[in-house]
Amino acid sequence: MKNEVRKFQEFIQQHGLLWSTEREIITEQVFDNHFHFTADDLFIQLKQKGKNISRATVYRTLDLLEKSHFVSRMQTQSGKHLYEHIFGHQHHDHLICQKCGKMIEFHSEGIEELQRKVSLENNFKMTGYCLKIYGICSDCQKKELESAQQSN
Amino acid sequence: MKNEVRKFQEFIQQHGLLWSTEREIITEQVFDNHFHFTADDLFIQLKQKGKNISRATVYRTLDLLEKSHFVSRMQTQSGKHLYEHIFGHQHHDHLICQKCGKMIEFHSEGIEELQRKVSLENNFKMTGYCLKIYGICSDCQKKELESAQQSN
DNA sequence: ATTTAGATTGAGATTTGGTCTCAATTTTAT
DNA sequence: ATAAAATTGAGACCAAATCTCAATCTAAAT
Repeated sequence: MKNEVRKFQEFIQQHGLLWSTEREIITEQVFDNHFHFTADDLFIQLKQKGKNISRATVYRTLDLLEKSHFVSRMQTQSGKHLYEHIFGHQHHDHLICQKCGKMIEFHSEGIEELQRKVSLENNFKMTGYCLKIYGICSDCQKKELESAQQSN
Repeated sequence: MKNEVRKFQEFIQQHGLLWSTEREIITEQVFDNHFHFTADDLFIQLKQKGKNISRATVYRTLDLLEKSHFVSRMQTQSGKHLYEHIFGHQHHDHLICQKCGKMIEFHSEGIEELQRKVSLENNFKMTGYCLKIYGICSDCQKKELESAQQSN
């Protein structure tokens, strides 16, 4: 069993919940995904491996993983949920390209510092945050330029 | 007609679209809401005023208002869309209480500055961003404290 | 090894937020 | 007034996610 999975098992048991084979299989699969995935991606991956675990259980387990901060949940522009595991990763934010949908990860200690400052000023006990910067990635900027030249 | 509504009318007409009474009624109502609202909130408000405008038209008009930057759209943690008009408001971000759902607005020029820096470093043409800080607001912190004392 | 209480699961129905269709209506330019 | 094009409304439709509840599983106590 992966170390991350064992940690989640500990979390589950420490909270008076039960450790089921389904939870183990789902969690293993979550930590095999090294980028963003949807609940349904995971459901299908499991099905392809011959693990017939119901959608409901996948959603329920992802909820638990999110509450216990083993995965983070974010939203696409179209409102769908994306998950990614955060174990071992430092917290990061995203630049999101509005043309191609690409996500570029970044981390800025300065921004985090200012967030803590704002929270303090508002007497607010910060537990987490979500920052997304929208725009056009460098590849798509190039493409725009090329197609503009072509049409001349 | 409110000034904001007239501006939106100009936008519509400058883009070869038609100015309908429905668009006028919906836009007036949008600018009567001085806080976050859902598309359905708006639909019901209109219905209560005896304006029977279809849900589809409300959604369509909100899309136009968002594309033209008269309203901003954000997502709740549960994935629902919230709107607010931004005419005259400076861009702002939110502290969101995970207990009571309250949203506290703030603005930090320092954070915006750092975002521009990150975008530049990544050769990314920034068009917008979304920052939400999650945590517990001061009211709910107080309540937590009180109930902890009671149980002793 | 059994028993048992309570947690978990699965299949499919249901809910929800939002979009689509297309005939009827409205707007604007002529 | 007329015509071309945009807009609307009612309700069908869609996908993501949640709920239901009987059957099953887990873990602790015997």
